[in-house]
Amino acid sequence: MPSPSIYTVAQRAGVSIATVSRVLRDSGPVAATTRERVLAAAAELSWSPNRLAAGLAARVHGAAGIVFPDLAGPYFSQVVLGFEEQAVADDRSALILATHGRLNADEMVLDLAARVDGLVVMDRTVTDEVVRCLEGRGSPVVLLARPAVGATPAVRAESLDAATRITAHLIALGHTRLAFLGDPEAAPDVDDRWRGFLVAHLEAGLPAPGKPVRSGFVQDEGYAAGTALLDDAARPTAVVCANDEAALGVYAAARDLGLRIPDDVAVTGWDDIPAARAVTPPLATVRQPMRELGRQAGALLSARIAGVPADSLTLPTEIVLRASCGPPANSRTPTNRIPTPTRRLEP
Amino acid sequence: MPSPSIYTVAQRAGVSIATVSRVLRDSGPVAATTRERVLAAAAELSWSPNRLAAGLAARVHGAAGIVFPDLAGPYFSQVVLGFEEQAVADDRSALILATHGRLNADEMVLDLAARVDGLVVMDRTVTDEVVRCLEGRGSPVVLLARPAVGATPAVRAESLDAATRITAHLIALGHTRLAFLGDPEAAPDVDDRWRGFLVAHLEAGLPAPGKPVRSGFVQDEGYAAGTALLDDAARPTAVVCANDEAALGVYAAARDLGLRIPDDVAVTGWDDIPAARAVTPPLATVRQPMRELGRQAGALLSARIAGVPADSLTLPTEIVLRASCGPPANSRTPTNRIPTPTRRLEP
DNA sequence: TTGTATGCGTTATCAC
DNA sequence: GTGATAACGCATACAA
Repeated sequence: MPSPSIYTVAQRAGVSIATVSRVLRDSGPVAATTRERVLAAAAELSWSPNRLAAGLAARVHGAAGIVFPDLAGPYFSQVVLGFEEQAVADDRSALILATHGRLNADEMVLDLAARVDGLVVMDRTVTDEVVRCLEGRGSPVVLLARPAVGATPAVRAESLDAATRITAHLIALGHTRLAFLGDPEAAPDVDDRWRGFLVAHLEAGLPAPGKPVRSGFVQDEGYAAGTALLDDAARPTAVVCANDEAALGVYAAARDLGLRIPDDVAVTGWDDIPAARAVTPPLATVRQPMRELGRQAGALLSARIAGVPADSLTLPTEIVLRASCGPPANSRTPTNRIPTPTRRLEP
Repeated sequence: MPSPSIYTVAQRAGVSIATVSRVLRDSGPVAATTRERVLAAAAELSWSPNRLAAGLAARVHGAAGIVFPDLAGPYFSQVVLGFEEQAVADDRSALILATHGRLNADEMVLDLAARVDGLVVMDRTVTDEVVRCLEGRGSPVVLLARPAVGATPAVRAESLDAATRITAHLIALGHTRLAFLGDPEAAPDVDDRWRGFLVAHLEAGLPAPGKPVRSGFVQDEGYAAGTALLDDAARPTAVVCANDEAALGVYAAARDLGLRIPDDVAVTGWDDIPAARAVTPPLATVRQPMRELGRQAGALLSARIAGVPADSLTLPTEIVLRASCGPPANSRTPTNRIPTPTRRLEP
């Protein structure tokens, strides 16, 4: 029993396929009674138009894709969820592709591009060259958490300044031996955070800090890097982590080494994931609008698909001071409030 | 400049479109030299076959979809990532749809079904009726974290027995006033966990516990429910949470109430997310193979798409005892090891 | 080994 | 209002 087609429905309703198409897409005038007959026939056959055929004829996929590395965890899910949300709002399906650092990522992305009306590309999943290639083939692209490429716009969250400020805060608290935990080469955003870390040292007249302590984004890597970093008499008194999950790894490392946070070592993260508020002491961090990043990227993509040129966008971030960056503050009587309006303190 | 078609390439290579199709899909014999010419022409035009047209002709979408509620957090991302991984391995694109509890979820899922070769449906995103409807329309479905429906198979992680055992462990530790935090009506899995909680009480000869303390899956909800539950002189001495994130909310609630874990209240979670090991004390929980769930569901779906009938599948879970369920164990000298081989202790 | 011709299920442009 | 009919871009029996 082959699935019904527009012909089956037309025949059953006693009209032509053109009429069936009209009522379903309600393009063009149709008599009320005719409409009823068609709708009834379609319902009886439980028919819905074949998207492949419809797309082919209309030259539209009705779908958008997003490409990301391998990020599990809150950042990934929030960004993708935001993207999905926007796609659905724009009446498009959402396709996802995790490159995992697979060698044939370029190929996979190119393939994906052939089945969507446009796509969002995160981080360094593919080279600038591929981005240009995609645009050249007529696939609108929006970059996410990565610098713009030519006329291809980017959506990002501010990183450099926030990193400078949160580092400056630690320095103002008296820290002089600070470490940066994360891999600047892993993602453009991390590179910005690392640079902000450096800028704060410069502005404070402190000697340049050592190289970053390489770590990936997941907790286990943060644990390993944190252990290596802290299991040393000459350990830093403050650790600025590239993201919250790595910071939680440092929490575990500190605990296993018998070190207290923030007394023995201050720690800050990035993202403000829910767990940052659950741990003790609560984790100071920089909040970035993860879901909104995905949503905005999706919106920009929709604009580009519609032929509207779109400009790059940088969303604001927010420093969230909590007890982990010390000095130890009782949650009921916070002492580390900072007056700067863009900063914020939570209990 | 309209994008090139198979005709453009054929013309440029001096062959027919049939030959072009043959080399690209390498179906049928093609002379080596001819192949080269075609490949060259395709490259020069940077052409790739239109998926819509190809799919229409081949009656295949080359895509699979997954439908889930709204779950952010590790569980969601891992399951979806596992699904995506399997889809890619089977040479299919992955479409996602979050229903968010939107009222028109049925409609959205039906629409999604029209653009994939089959789909995975999680939890109670749609009714059994819709599942039957999908199958009726020829869309293979695989259920995830939800009971099978007729011939539609389900992939699940064992919940009932694990819940019974982890509750029994708490009871064996001397607890008699236990609470279950979570909403059994929110998801089939939670219902199983709640029932296991009850079974353990029965088996231990303890009086039936009170109603579950309703809470969603996110930390904030766990915090609210936990606060209401613990801010009471008659509070329970142990809380079995439906998932880790809610449990972390309980951690925060306990801290804000000045209660210590596990001394004042023991806490267990579910999933074994990374943060469970980062918090102090480490969170006892039940590990379920989240990524594998998505992967297996994807694999079963592929089988069904290929016409192979597939049976339901229940993946094993693993109890992970950590200090949060007490008695207080120093991480260096664990005292709560349990000899049962299926159980496991981590430092 | 290669080319021809038909079908895939819609959309959309015309006439009527 | 409605109905032919030509794209849409490709896959594939069938011929050659």
